[in-house]
Amino acid sequence: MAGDGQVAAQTALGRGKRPQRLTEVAYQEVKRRILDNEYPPGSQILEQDIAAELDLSRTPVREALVRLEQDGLLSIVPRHGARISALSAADMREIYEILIALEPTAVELIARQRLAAEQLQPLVQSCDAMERSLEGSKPDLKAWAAADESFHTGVAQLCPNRRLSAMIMTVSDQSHRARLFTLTLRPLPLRSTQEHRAVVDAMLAGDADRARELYVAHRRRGRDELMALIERHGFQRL
Amino acid sequence: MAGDGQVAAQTALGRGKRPQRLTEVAYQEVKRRILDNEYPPGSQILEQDIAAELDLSRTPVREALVRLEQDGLLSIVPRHGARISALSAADMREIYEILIALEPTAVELIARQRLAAEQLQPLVQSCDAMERSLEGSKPDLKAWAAADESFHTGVAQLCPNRRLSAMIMTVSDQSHRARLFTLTLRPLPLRSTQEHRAVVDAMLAGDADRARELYVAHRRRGRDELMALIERHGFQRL
DNA sequence: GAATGCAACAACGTATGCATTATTGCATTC
DNA sequence: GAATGCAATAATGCATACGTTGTTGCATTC
Repeated sequence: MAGDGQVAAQTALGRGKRPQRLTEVAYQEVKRRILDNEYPPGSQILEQDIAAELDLSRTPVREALVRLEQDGLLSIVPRHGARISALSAADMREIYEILIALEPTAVELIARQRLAAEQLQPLVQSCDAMERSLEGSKPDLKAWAAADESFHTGVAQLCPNRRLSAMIMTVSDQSHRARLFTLTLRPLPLRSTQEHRAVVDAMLAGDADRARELYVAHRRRGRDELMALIERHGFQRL
Repeated sequence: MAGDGQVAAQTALGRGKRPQRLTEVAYQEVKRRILDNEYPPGSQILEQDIAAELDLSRTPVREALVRLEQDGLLSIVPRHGARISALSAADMREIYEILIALEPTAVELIARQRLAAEQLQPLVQSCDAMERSLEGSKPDLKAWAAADESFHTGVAQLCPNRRLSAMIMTVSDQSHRARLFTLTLRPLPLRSTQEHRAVVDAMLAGDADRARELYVAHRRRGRDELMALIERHGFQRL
């Protein structure tokens, strides 16, 4: 083995996970590359290449690929390497259906806990950030997307059901790229911002049922908007 | 390496999967052992032992363990081997919450398809089997459990959202052992049987909303019954 | 000129070897 | 007698070697 693999290890460190095991380093790094679109959908990646780039052997890379396959981010074709998942419109619909089932449950569970306002701060701050990003003459879509993502991550993290949190994060990751692609195509997400705020208000008021309903409606609308965009622009794979 | 590994390969074959890769053999077999309680909850399993028993090397066993960890059936503790997951009452509650979110969505999707009656036959037959198992003087709980499981498997299989199907199956497997344990402790599942039938009737009638509601109610009642049993009997880990 | 077959190559699936690390047991000391 | 430290053992995490399989390209034949 030549070199030291520092670059890869540091990159993984940067994402806040403990990179004790090289398997973990490979997992975090390959996952990042997929989500950041460095490995475009439909492309094939060879475990040998990844191993060489990250300066480690094929073994931890293989393990990482197995995990990523179960995350739905790629599929391992037995003698043909790993193919990065390319999502069709139908795939996006499937993913949204699942999120519509899972996330409102998480929101309901959080609301039922009747947390103190300060504990809901992460969500409030995300809403604030969304609103700020759209103020002024030049809306900052990138900032809005970051705030939106932090909101949904916050929901998963506050959710007391850890299994549910993990599933939500996994499914969200699958739709990550599609959200990025459509971000600039959709109308200004003013309504979406309002809807997030309304959900938080219901949570603050401890109205779990209302929070759930609002969130279901929010996700349904988001899905319809996204599906319309995908069909209008004729995206086949993203 | 001695022997030929025929036993393990045949066992995996028997469960209807293609055992092309040894990784797949190891995965199916270890999973079976966990679900059949041959590896009791909380126990530790050593990859070397499994490799020796299945007559293959540690490599495919490792991959299988990684997959099983993501399935939630065990957890790999870095230098301590794999520990079979032991579910607490809180874990069972988490799992039921997720199933209550996912399965009713599947039922709704199936009902919306307005399938011909013959395509819903698997579910009808499961209901028939449940009813038959409770007729007569000596109810056959084992047969009932098998029919119940086939019903829920049928729901997952008929569901047009493949991702959703897979998630339901994975989560169901996690609660498999707990269901077995409590089977003989719960009252005769007459009501549960009726509820299944009602769901199928709603699906046959194409009433998706009603099917969903009935199913949510069914699962909620099942959860409450199970949780009460667990608490009454003071199960700590299952 | 096109198609088929063979050969070389490349990638994967699996096995095994090596070094690190954690645990356990025994001995020694307080 | 108990506690601590060291050593031996065992199991993991990772690297690498090997055999199998699928692919690609060239040559030969129809």
